[in-house]
Amino acid sequence: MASPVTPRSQDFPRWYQDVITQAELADNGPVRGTMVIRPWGYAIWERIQAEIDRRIKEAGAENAYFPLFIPESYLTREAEHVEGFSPELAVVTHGGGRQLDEPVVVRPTSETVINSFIAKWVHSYRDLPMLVNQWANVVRWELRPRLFLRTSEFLWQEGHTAHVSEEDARLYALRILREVYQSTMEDVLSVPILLGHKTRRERFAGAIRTWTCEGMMGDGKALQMGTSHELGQNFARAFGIQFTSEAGTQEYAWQTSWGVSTRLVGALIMAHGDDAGLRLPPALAPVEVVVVLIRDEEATRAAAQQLVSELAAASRRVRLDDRVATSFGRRSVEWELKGVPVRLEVGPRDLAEGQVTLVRRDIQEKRTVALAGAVTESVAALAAVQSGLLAEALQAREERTFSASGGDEAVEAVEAGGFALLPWDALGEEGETRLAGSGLTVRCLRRPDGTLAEADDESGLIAVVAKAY
RNA sequence: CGGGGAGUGGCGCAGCGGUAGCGCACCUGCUUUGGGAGCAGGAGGUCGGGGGUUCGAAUCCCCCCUCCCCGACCA
Repeated sequence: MASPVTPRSQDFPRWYQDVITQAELADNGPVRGTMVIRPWGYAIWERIQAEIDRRIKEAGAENAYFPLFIPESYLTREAEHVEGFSPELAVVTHGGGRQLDEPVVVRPTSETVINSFIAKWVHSYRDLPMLVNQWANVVRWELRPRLFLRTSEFLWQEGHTAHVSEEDARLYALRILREVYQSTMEDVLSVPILLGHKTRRERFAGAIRTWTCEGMMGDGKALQMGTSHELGQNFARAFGIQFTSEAGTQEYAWQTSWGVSTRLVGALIMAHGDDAGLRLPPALAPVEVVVVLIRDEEATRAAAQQLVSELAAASRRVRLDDRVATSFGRRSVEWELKGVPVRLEVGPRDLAEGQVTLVRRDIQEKRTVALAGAVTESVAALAAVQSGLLAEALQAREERTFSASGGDEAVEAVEAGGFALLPWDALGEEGETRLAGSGLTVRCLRRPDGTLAEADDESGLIAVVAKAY
């Protein structure tokens, strides 16, 4: 039987599509660029969401909900913001069977509406910081959609905050970057990321600075997995977010906004997937352990059910696969495609020896373990998969990261996929433009030691250059 | 939005003027079950949509739509 997915090394985009189909993650929607997220894919998203949401709340922000429709006039209030988003707006011109007096825009992001309300709610420095987050769908009309990576409609979280000082705003943007985003991506998704700030060219429309989390995918391309922006006072001025300071003066607030989307599911697929399909870190797996009943006999069924209840009692997400009408081989392949981290196979042959077979999805290691110790072994294997995936991704990134002295060298180094590190001082914005001609972008700027720069014009910064999704 | 390719049962494809077929999946039965099971039977298609040419169109012509690949914009 041929493999259900195209080998990853043969055709990465095709492989990506195959995994999404075979693992039943998503389908294309009926309108170009739209996506149907299937139950298995949505369950993964729900787990990502839960992890992000918990951290956002720990960082002090509260959830709220703002409308999908935005008056077109709001968008135009901040010059760079409109300019940045105009090409991808979906605009509603008719409603209730009549042409609307003012067209409404389907939100591409909610800075404008949310800030118009923050302006209403903030009066005094005592009202600050104001920390608001919303979980929502947004629409950015896409000409070249890819499931999870670029769709015209996607799901995300967008945080919007207002602070008394530039420093407070900056610290909060960085706190979200590290304590919410980096933490979730590395500890939960098991995807190592590079933190840095974007160049002017790659900055969010309307921001004074954009911080980013950049991950490397299995083909060596970069994926922007999350961003946190310092908005300065741009939106505060546009929407009149003013407050009375401690000294009694009227001041404009300093703001941030930050978001991650269903793109993270795409990151997960591309960072960890292999020729057998998806590989899920246990923290996100809708099913952590699947107990496969090989043959339905009294003893095997009793043992399998016992394992299921013990794993459930140990708070593991577990499922019994007793579809014995379907061949064992098929069922194994299905769970591998779906990325379930640990599989316990219960059959009469092992059971006669008081054993079951434990399979780790990440390294496809198969070994027999004592029935009595199977739960403990499974829990240990889950921990090993969680950290193993991160270590593997980190090693892959290191193997594909090269130092370069100039643009040409970078192009050469990154041709087959990977990150090139080169001095930003030497490259500069003209160099960045030239790289764009070769399909390369500066993913982020960072200090040689990997820490985050204080200022854009700090000397000695390193540009991370790569092809990107 | 430019350049290239393709739309035929759920999926992958063949057929390229004479009235639609194959593989996989699906349904039923029996035999199977330790890595995508076997046999037998069965169901499923206004051939992307519209218009034209023709005695006759999946097949030829025109228009539209969608999808995939490559380039400019993006979470």
